[in-house]
Amino acid sequence: MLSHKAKYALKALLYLAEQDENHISKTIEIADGANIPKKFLEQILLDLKRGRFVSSKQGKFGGYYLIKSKNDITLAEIHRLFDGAIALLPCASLNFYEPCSDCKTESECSLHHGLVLIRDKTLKAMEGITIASLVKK
Amino acid sequence: MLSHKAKYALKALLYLAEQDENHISKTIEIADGANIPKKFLEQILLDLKRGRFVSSKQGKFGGYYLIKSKNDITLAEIHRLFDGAIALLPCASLNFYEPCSDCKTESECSLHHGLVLIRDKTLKAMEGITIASLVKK
DNA sequence: TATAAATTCTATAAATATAGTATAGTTTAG
DNA sequence: CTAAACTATACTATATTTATAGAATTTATA
Repeated sequence: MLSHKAKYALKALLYLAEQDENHISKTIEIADGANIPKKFLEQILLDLKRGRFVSSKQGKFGGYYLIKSKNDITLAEIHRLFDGAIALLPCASLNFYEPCSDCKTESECSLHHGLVLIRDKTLKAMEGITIASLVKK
Repeated sequence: MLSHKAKYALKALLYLAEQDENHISKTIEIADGANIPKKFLEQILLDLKRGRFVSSKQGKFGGYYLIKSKNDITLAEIHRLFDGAIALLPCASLNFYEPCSDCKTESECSLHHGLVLIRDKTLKAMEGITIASLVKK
């Protein structure tokens, strides 16, 4: 399941993607438009900035805008940024790999192989969902 | 990500599936064999019993055994029993459906459709992984 | 050029929920 | 009487979600 943070991040990106190019959206505008608690959204936007999905302009008339193409922002990336690994266990994860403490060896672990299969399929599906694919036409 | 509970449940089922038919395994035996904290495992086995995956015999010489075919126990079912919905948000879930409070209507929600796509794919993948498919030959 | 206003940015607190584990016992069957 | 499942609960730690308070930065304007 997605955390609220990840869900709100997606909705915020979607909001930004729907604006005219060169438009700068301030937080309160996004919060109202996408129905997100403003102060929570501030933190999320900063995370998105650190992840180089958006950039910001400070001061009066400042705000946020996309710096990554909406075709290149995938659900998989947002999931990883806010909710971490896509795999069902760390031992099956590409980006958040960790060995299980309760397995002797990975090849002996009967779960490992099945979980890698699942990871490959969900990853492929999640990489197919982009912000652009979600934007209402 | 799977909770430890779900992971341990899978390993316990796997252990049971590897035993001879008619063999009854006591908790401590499964705990040692699959490297699971015994008291935690007790709770998990009871959950599996309530879910009608295993049954038990009480008293001396008691223990647990599978009552569902290993071909019919899927990762999807275990996920649902211990970790709930497979979908990324409740509004996209079949078995744990709940509307989002922050969306006006579902059809207007730009996330909804994409998340249903993902759910269908991961569900299909998870239903393909059975205990039988995981058991070492 | 100084000041005020609008905004992002930072840090932290609080409330709630969840996860994981441990404790202590009751009940049942052999 | 003993070994096992079963029940209840309590504790600890962590994560999540949201809120609070203010610092820093930019721009407009007097």
